[in-house]
Amino acid sequence: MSETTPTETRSNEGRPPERAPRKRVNRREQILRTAADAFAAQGFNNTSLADIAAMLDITPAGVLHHFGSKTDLLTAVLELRDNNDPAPPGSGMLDHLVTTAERNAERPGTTQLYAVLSAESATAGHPAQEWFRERYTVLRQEVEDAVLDRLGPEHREAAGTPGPSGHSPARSAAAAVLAAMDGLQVQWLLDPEAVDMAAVTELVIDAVVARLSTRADTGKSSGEGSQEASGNTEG
Amino acid sequence: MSETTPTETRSNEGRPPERAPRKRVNRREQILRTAADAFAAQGFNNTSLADIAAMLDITPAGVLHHFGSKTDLLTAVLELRDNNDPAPPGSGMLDHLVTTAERNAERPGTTQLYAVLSAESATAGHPAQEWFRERYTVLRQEVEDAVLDRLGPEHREAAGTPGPSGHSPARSAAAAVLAAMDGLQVQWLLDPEAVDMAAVTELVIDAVVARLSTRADTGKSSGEGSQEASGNTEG
DNA sequence: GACTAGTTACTAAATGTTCATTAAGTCAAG
DNA sequence: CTTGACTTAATGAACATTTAGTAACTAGTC
Repeated sequence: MSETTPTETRSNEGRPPERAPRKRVNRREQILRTAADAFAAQGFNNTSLADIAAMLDITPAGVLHHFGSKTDLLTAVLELRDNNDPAPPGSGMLDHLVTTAERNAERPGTTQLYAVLSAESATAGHPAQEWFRERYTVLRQEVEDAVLDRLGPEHREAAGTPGPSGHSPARSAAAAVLAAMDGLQVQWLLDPEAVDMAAVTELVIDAVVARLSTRADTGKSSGEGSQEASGNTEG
Repeated sequence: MSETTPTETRSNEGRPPERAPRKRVNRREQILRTAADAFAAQGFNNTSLADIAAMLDITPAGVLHHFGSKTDLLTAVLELRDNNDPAPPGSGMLDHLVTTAERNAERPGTTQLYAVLSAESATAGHPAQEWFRERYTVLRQEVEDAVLDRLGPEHREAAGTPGPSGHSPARSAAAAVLAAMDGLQVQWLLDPEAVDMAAVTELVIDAVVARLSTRADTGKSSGEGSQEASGNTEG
């Protein structure tokens, strides 16, 4: 894991600058991990290069030597994590999601990284905006496929057919599952005792899949009639 | 600087000695609304008092005259919105949630405010952290009650009884619904075409409630045994 | 194995912002 | 004369980024 810094640190003050010994290991990766931790703990906007540099016992300029700018560093962090956790195709992915939630509960850092960054990315001109948009597009597709895969062939067609809302039930289910996972992360970060991410994730998946089995036709049905839903899909 | 220098409107340089006319309306509210918009569009950390002040054609110090600090302004914004949207008690709340999602789709500003701020609040030392923690605690309870209310009396007891995960199915359902709504907001903000917030919210509510009717016993049952969660966490 | 040149990984020291906040004053209205 | 709603100006801090080094290692050449 983190078998770093064999001898030297320059955390010692006062002394004439003592140079860290050259390591063969990719310093880049070390910085990336550190930056990920920092962004996770404080968000992107609220993390300074000085924060990250301090954790590494170097100067901000030292960080920028490896990554041209703070924004570059962010995108590198995101890409690193991306290729880290391959999802199995097919309906196995749904189980994988539960496992992921379980694992997330043991890795507050990574969890926070995505929870915080994804929402932050929805602000104007955020450097990670495009990255997250793309990510969700891909994930929705994958989860949709997984949902369809889990459904029996008899429901598959109906679940894959766009309803009045413009999206297929399977796609809505995919959005729902991903949304729930993200939202749970925020609740859990704020109050870890209050929610069991894995259990609730499983509940949502099971519930939504079951719903598609019984009522695969549902796109957006107004049920109890208590509200006046202006079923307008907006122009 | 002659004594009579009657300086300025804000937006325009120089000329007409035109102080903003004294209005009776609460300037506080005006500032609050503006600040809400700004926080929504850019997040809290990324919004400066100068940004807000500029939108009002005053100086940053002018804003601080009404609110002692930026943090005070944030909490005031949150409290304003809080007392804005009363939820009906009982199972009617579930319909209210769908209606809220519908309304949110027409108010990107408010939606963004909460989506961005709630996630941002999960970072270390954020001023709104306690506020959101409290908010979720209250909302979970309210939605839990609403879910129990919607269930028939025969399922109510089982759904209200804590399972192996430590939380009752109804509470898990509540967390799920709220989480889904939050997560949907992020997806929607990033890509409005991609998700129908109201439709998916309704799907989740219906699915989860139905699930509790058929299997109110489920807390977190290993059940199908389809996944092996052990071992290997490394990719 | 020493000499040199290139590369890597930094540092120190600006630079120019942007920011929240404070202090003290102005001006109009009640 | 007091109060409310501001303003100008200053302060000090935090920041990302640039520039110009410098130390250590690497490789090639004699």
